[in-house]
Amino acid sequence: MDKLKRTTVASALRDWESIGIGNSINLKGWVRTRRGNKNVTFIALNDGSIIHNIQIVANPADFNEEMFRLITTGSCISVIGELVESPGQGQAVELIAREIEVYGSADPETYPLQKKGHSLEFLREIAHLRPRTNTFGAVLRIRHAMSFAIHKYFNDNGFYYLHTPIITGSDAEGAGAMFRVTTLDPVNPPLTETGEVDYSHDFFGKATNLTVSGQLEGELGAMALSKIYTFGPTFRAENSNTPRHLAEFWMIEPEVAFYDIHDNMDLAEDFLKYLVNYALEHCMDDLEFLNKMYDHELIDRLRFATENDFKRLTYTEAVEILMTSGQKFVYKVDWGTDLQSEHERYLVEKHFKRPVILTDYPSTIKAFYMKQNEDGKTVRAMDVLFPRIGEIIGGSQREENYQKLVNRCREVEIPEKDIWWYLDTRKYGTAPHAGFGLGFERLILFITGMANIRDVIPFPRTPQNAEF
RNA sequence: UCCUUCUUAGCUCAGUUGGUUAGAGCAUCUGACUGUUAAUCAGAGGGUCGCUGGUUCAAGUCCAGCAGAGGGAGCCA
Repeated sequence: MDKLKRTTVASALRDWESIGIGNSINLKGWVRTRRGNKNVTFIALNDGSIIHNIQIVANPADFNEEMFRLITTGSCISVIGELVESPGQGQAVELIAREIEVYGSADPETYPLQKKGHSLEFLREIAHLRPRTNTFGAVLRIRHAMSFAIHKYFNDNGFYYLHTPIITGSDAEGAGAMFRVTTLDPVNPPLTETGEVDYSHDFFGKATNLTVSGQLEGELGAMALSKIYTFGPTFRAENSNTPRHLAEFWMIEPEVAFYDIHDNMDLAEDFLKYLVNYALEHCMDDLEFLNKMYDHELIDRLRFATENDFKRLTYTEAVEILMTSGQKFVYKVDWGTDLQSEHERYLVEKHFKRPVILTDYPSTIKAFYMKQNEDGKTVRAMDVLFPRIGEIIGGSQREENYQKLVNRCREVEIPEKDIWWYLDTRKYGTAPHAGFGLGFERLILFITGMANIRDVIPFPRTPQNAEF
């Protein structure tokens, strides 16, 4: 074939005027559909650079018959031809094929992706091929754009990206069951005198796990660099089977020195609105597809979220609203117990009809490190609740007083020797500070309108499922 | 982990009060058509009804166990 640099489909469709009608280009991609007759064949080609296909027009008589038969749904081809204005409806330009090379055929009898739509459940079973669908192409491009926007937002606002460890030796993070990391022989591990596994012989000389949060280490960074964020994988060994939980997910955790709970809420709201705006500005093709195929209110909902203030109120105020709402709940509303999903949904979807930030929860239902209020009963926690997905952000102002923090550790039986390094930040040059955790996949759920978190990550990890 | 619904062709689903040889649309294959847009039209092939056991003259259909999936709940991001 001629030596021509590859042009992406995105470029051909967007920049065809500067490429020039009548000029030859080389497109490479995967065949979505093929139709036509003896005299003319139309091939819809997609290379993932954009949601749209480009139409390749070929005269079968001009090509080797054996080769031409291999151009079926799913096959991968390289086409050199002339970019022309399309006489047909539905596209501005198309490519008149002069040379075609088949990189890889795809047996139509066994290739699982068809021209017709598939259920999301079926696509989960073929996660190795689903990136080739319009839906997952759109989701994955949006996922990329959101990753980029997160780094851009923090960089533009003076935050430093802190790489907190994936493997941790601390059991004290308090965010649920963890995955053990070990190089010991599972069949015949070294034992202590009392018959327990002796992790002093393990790789790190102690028991280690995959991280459930980078927050504690993030605070160490904030106590030096002032404004930091983490963005990395997080692991929870909880047996959660819901459309909102993964065993392996990505989390963003900003942590800022000298911020109080109000600064923290301002940051969370500004950050989320920035991300939604970024998607509206940079991913409209993909959003329009998702809006059309899955969720007709998606774009309206995204616009609404950027244009309206989040409603801020305390846990105590929320409990009062719920108790006087007249609404029947399966679970009773009661000051001192955590709100159920149905309560949160009522507040967000029925009562306020907008994102809600709840603060000042009872200390008994929140983590040990949250700043204790004067009332002795509540802590400066904040949860950002979104329609359809519930808690998208959980955060707090942190307890910066050494003695109060140590006392709290003792109450909830966290051994000080395990987190001496964390307590040290309160001993030496302590400062008020605050931060939060944003579940990346939950953000992508909101942005894409997808209903199941397994459909917004390329290869989901859930109980009983680590295929691919 | 609990509650609940589901599992029939490659995919999405029908299948009546249990009754002969298991149905459709799409996909695939063959043919027709000189510009299609998830092309259209005609024809063909394609099934161990999730698995195991039970009830019955007879089970896709009823019962039990197991496996997998969906939805809801809990844990949370």
